[in-house]
Amino acid sequence: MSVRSRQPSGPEIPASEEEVLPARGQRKQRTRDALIDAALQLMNEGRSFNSLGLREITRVAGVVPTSFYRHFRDTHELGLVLVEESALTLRRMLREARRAGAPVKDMIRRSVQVYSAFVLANRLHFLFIAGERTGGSPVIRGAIRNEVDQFTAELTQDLRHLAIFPQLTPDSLQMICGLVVSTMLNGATDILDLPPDDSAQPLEDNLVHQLRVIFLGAQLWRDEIS
Amino acid sequence: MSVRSRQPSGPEIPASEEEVLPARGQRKQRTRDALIDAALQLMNEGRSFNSLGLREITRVAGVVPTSFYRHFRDTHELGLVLVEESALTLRRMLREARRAGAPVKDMIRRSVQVYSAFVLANRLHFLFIAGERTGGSPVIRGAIRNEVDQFTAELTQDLRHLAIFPQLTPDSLQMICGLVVSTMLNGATDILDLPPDDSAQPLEDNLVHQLRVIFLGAQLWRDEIS
DNA sequence: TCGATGTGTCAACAGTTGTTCACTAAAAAT
DNA sequence: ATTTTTAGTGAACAACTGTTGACACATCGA
Repeated sequence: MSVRSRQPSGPEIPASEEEVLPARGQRKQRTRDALIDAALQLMNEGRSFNSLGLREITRVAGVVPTSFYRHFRDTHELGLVLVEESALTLRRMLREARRAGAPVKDMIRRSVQVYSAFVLANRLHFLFIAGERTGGSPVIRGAIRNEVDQFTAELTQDLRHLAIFPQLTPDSLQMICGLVVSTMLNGATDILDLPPDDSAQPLEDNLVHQLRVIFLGAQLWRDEIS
Repeated sequence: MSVRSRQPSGPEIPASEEEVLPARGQRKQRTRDALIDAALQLMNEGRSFNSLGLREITRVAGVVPTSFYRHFRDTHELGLVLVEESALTLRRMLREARRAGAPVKDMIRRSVQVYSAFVLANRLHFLFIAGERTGGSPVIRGAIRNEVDQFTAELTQDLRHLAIFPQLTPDSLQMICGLVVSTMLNGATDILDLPPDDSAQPLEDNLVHQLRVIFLGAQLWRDEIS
């Protein structure tokens, strides 16, 4: 279904493609990708990761069930790989946002637009994160929580360097970023649930307003005794 | 496991117990409750609703698999009943909050304390709502979204009558209540994930701070042209 | 060129799944 | 008192599940 350019786990990072891998490594990587894609695709059809079966995944991947074990110990391990990979997408988003710089004017609206587009462009990963962040297997949920927390910390650092809220202590800024992140992930769920030919505009507007409220409050925030 | 006082679906509401039901109706209600409890209990052990099997549920309920069909067409229908029942818990919470009145002094902190206690006291229902609100079956997710939206609307009405934010239009108030509700449901996930003998205090503090930020922002909010 | 490595295949296993049908026995209706 | 209704049982079904072991055969290092 989707042609994916996956970064190799090996030490040498190829410039553009994975051609540097030995022929057998390519083949292995390819079916490994097929398995991962199959899981994501099944989730895209409304299933939760927990309910996916090993055979089901291999069937969609076009591989025999036993092949699965050449790549993962069990579906659980696949899930953790999926967490890792989705986390990379999150970081990629942050990196691109950083590169785009911070237009203070109408910054929230622009960010939400970029975010919305990014969510739709990386539908499967956000579907996985937003869907398995609550419910599902506790250990996968925990892994996602770790990644999201790390993402929040990075976002906090960025905002800190931008010095938008100079009066906030690091802890307060982190707490506010946590609120921002959870609000945006919530928004992702809504965006992904939209019927395919619906406009995301109303949801974006709502998200913009909510973030504006948060940022308004952040500007007024003073750390109190309790 | 848990003795549940379920409200009968019949027209005549008994004062205290369900003794008014015919003997057979009582028995039926009892195993129906056992099935519902079994599903909740399984979820309490870290499973997502989607992954529960019919036989699994009946096994925990102590009933033969075929008995399931006397009460629900399939597990899906059980899920919808679970949504309904959990929604009742949400409304019950709102009702009790209304009854307690609104102490403007330290109102947020008190509300969060009551909320946290309520979440822990109704663990299974909140586990279901917070867990299946994202991911899982689309139709169940949709049903939950409806109930949460309705809950948000009721909360909006309450805040409106309290006139805490007199300058806000109904739409803006609703949008802010949506932010509040999603933040609190997020908090529920965190609280429910706590190891059983951990204090919820840090999470409560964080939730209090986040809500304070939101309310600070809400006080400053002015509806703009765009 | 030859042996080693390892990805993918095939066949088979024991166990579980959802669903059906006919049946029992107790409560309700007559 | 007799008939009807019905919640729960038990056996059986085809289909599916995760996992195993042995095998084919392309790629690799020598």
